[in-house]
Amino acid sequence: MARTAGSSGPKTLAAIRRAGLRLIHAHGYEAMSLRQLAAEVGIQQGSLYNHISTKQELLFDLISVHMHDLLQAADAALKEGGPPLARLKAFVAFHVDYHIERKLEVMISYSELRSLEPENFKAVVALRSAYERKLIAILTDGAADGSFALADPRIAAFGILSMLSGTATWFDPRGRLSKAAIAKIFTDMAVGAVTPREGAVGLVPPPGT
Amino acid sequence: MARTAGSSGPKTLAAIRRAGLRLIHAHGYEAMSLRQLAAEVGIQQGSLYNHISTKQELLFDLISVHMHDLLQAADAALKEGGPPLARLKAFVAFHVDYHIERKLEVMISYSELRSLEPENFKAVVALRSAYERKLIAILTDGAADGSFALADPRIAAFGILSMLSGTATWFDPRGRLSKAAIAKIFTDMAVGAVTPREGAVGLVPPPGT
Amino acid sequence: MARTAGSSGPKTLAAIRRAGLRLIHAHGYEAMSLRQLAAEVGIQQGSLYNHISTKQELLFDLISVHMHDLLQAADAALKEGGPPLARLKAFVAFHVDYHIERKLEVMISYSELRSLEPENFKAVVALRSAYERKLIAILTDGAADGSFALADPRIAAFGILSMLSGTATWFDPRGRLSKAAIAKIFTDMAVGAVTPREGAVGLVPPPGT
Amino acid sequence: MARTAGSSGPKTLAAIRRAGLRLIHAHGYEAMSLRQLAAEVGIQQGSLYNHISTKQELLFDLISVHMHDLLQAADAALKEGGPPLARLKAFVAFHVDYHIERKLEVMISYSELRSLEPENFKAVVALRSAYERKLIAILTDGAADGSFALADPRIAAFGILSMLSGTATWFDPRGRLSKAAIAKIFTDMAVGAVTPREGAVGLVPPPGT
DNA sequence: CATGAATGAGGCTTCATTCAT
DNA sequence: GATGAATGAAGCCTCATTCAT
Repeated sequence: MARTAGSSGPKTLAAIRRAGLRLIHAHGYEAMSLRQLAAEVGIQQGSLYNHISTKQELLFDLISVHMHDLLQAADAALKEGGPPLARLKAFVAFHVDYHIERKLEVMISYSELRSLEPENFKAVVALRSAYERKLIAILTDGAADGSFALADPRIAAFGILSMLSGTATWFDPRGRLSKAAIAKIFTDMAVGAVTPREGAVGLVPPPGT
Repeated sequence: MARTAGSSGPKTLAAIRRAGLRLIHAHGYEAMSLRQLAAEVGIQQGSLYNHISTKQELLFDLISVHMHDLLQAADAALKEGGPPLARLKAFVAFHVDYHIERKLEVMISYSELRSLEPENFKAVVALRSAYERKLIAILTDGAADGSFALADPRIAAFGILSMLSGTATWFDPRGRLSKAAIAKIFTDMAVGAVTPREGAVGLVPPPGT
Repeated sequence: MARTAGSSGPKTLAAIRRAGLRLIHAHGYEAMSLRQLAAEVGIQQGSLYNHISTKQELLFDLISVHMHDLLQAADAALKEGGPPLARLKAFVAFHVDYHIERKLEVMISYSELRSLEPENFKAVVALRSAYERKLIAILTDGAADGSFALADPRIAAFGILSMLSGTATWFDPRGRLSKAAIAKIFTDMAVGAVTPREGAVGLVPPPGT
Repeated sequence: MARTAGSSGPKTLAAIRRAGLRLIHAHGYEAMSLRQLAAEVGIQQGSLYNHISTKQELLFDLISVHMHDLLQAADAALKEGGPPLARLKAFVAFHVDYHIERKLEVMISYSELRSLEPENFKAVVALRSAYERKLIAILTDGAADGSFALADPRIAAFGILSMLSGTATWFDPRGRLSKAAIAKIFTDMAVGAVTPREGAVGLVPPPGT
């Protein structure tokens, strides 16, 4: 993908990626035609192939670049050690922020997974799992030290990730609530969801309650 | 493939819907060809049109029948009155159960919304909103009577729905955890996410602050 | 085609012929589908085949019945002998009248000739030629006895027939001019077109040259 | 078939138009398939769409180009002023010549009008009317100055046009009569059809009757 | 007689991709 | 690097016709 030849080259590639992102998000990978894409970029259909090698490769590129960015940004934003509760809060804040800022990449990475060819699919799922493991680790640590009350850290992680990721779908920057407000709400909800409640031994109410 | 020999009339339509559901889930609406569909049903491509009028109409039918079923099942499962906490638990149990039982319908109803033509899209979104309002109402009632501590019932509802709906994606009936176990976990998480914690200032300032 | 079995049979066949006439005129033979035809008649597509054997056969039936009617009506309306001028006038009057009265049959008989299969085509063209010969005979007789001045009776006949037949295309029963008025106009024009003019050297050398 | 090897761009379009003309004339617009058309041109079916946008558009293009050509050629061939009789003769000569030379375009322009979509239909009919008005004007002028005896210039024009246009149907360049001979015959017939005859009371009652 | 469902061919059009210029 | 034209496969859908019920 990375062609660094002529002058307008890189600019054109960037335009293709930008337009591709928009169109895949708007219509879906299968429904986006390279005709549309070329038109949006302002070049002829055949010229696309001076910058990309395949429609599938463009999709994979968009998604995997995003996944790498996500992992890298997470690494930068989240310290490894520290108390699980603080790490959970940081994770939620980071995740919500990223999912709102990179809405398009995030959405196509969820919805177009099935359009990836097997090999590409596997690669992306591996990256996604690596990301999920970050939250699983936090929850596991918290369960171990009693910060959290969890029946199953993996399932809890899936639940929280699903909850948070929904923002990419419905968040409206011109809406009633700011990104920070959403992050606050979800931080509280996530914490509440995994925190042991007073008088309760774990998530299962003690007999006789 | 799965030749349903001798099938005729309503049986053929049922077979088409079943195969369509499977294929749309597996490959996506755009990526599913009517060739595949006909082959899976065991008829000629053109014969499909004795039962459906359009590929789009098949999608809309599958989704909207599901949405109506969902609303109806929810109405049957959930009593209107009663304490918000109990209603929330019932809702979660219902939602998780339905989303696991009707996995395919549920998944295409989320992922293929964008493939619906505008009019169909609007109709489905309206049904979905009606369903969402059920949870929003529970949360709003609970916020009003102090059962829940919520900054925003709508956002909380979206968060919980996202969390629960994820099950359709990853639940594996042959997996480690039973449907009931998942329901239990998510009930606790959902309740924890919206329940005021002792000593906490709550998400909304307590009355009189 | 002639099925004379059950009770509603003949009525249904008549309805099919009527609807077929209308639809072929409106959309053309190729563009008319048997779906449309069945719908217009109010039966199912398959039921058509209880009355007709083939789409092509319906077309041929409509056209050839019309051609036979035309020839028969012409025979009835036109006496064999008599002065050519009077016979020409009678022919024009008859032709215009018939072409206005049986507009639809007339039009599809011209425009759908090319949709007839070779054998059917030949049969219809033979009937058409028989009709044309009637006018050619009148003109030839008139040329022989000096009533008409013609370079070529055949070409003159084609010209006159074309002129007259146009009425089927543009005549509007609710229009400014009545059928009789049109017939009068065309009679005069046709007569003028073939009558020797005084002082003129005529199209054919005058007798005795 | 008629492989125009190495043809590209404008040449291919020209080949498509030529083949389309031939095939539409031979089988009718509806009956001509783009498979046939592509085969005749010597390209793949899909390649047609590098040159035309739609089957309908090809038809409209063929017809409307012809209509514009017709109008332009008429303007070039016919002087505006002068005695009506001379103008009528010039018109007939021009019309017959054009209809024989451009037989195919002329024929599809008559027979495929009904295959045009409403908008295209209207546009073509407007052009046709403009052409018809040229003859109507000649006849009207001649009726005014007494050169012609006409009950109705419009109807007379329709009659004459129909008569002349028939040539496109039956004229055979290898036949007995030359194009010039046909033109001569029809000129005389047309003139005879509209010229007042001596001793005749004319088509319009003389003043004072 | 009528029906409804099936067939198999074929309709127009769009697709991603290639390649000589 | 870009273009325009080509490819060949495949897209959804409609067609006339058949036939068991």
